[in-house]
Amino acid sequence: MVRTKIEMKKIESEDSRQVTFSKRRAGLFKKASELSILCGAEIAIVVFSPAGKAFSFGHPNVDSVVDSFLAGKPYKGANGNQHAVKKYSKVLDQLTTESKKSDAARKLRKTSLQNRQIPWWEGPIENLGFNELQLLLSSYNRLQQNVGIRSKEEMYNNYLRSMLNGNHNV
Amino acid sequence: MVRTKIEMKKIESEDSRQVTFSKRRAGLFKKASELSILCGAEIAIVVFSPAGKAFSFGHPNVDSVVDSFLAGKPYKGANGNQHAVKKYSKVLDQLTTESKKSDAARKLRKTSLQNRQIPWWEGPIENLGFNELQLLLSSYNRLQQNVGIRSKEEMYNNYLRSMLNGNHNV
DNA sequence: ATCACTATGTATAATTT
DNA sequence: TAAATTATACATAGTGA
Repeated sequence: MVRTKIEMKKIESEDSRQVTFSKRRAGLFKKASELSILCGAEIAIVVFSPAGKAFSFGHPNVDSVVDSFLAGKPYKGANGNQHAVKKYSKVLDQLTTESKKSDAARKLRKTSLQNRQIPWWEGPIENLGFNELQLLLSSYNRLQQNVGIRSKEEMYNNYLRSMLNGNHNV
Repeated sequence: MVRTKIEMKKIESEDSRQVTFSKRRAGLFKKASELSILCGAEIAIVVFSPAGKAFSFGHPNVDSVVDSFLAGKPYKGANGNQHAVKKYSKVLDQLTTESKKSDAARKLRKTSLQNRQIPWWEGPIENLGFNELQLLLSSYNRLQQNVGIRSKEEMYNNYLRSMLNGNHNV
């Protein structure tokens, strides 16, 4: 039983690779747990096994990190959630009552493309076109479907609360 | 220089906590790197320091995991990206040409709430109401603003490509 | 897929530079 | 404030049940 130093390259044997993955994943999550406890840090980890199976870790759970973003505290940008929702509501109205792609918005995006200075998702949400909104939502759904199981539960609970309180602006 | 076994509770001294955080974060990321190399695993980590500063790790980078979702391979659900976009386009048309909250969709959601069997985000996107779309998009934006810098660059590149190819369905 | 074992490699707490 | 040191605690490779 002589433990040898292993080389840092992909393990060839599929069985060994799977065993090592299980062990080291557990170790990694333990380290993450300790880090969060000792330092009061929020942490979220998503790992895909060689077989493509997803594992996640979070302290106290994965969605606590996501919720920090959703609540906009303490890591939010200049605009809070309410503001973002209002802005989206506004642009959605514009896009759909006028046309699916307003000329103004398209012109702004074209300028952005030419200069390659300001990516469209960095600018005001009012400038977003229909395709961009589609891209954002579809990619968000993809993330939620595959990763944020507990995050979705949290969203559900928040949604339930808002419904029960009669607050439909979330 | 006698290393003592430390107790697993939050470090009181703010300075020590910050030092420990930096060291252990580095160690955690190294472990994650080894896991990904040895086992060929995709991994993404997001950590918030006690001071609220965000750190991220990914192999080969954070967005590689996100991109797996965006591309729908190999972890996608039954519906690909094209399909999701079409579905969203459809529901958006309905919502805005009829009303911001269709009675049919509201009734479906109410049933879901009563039974508490199928959360609204698990069901068909056609059933989503205006508030749900707002919630989804605002939370996605929050995530992108704070975490996915490289992911956004990838989105930008993909968007550029689709524009150059004249493909506006992304 | 675990679980246990244990020799050895590795991370890191306390301290110094 | 950050790097280097080093003794010890901890993780884990190989193996077997």
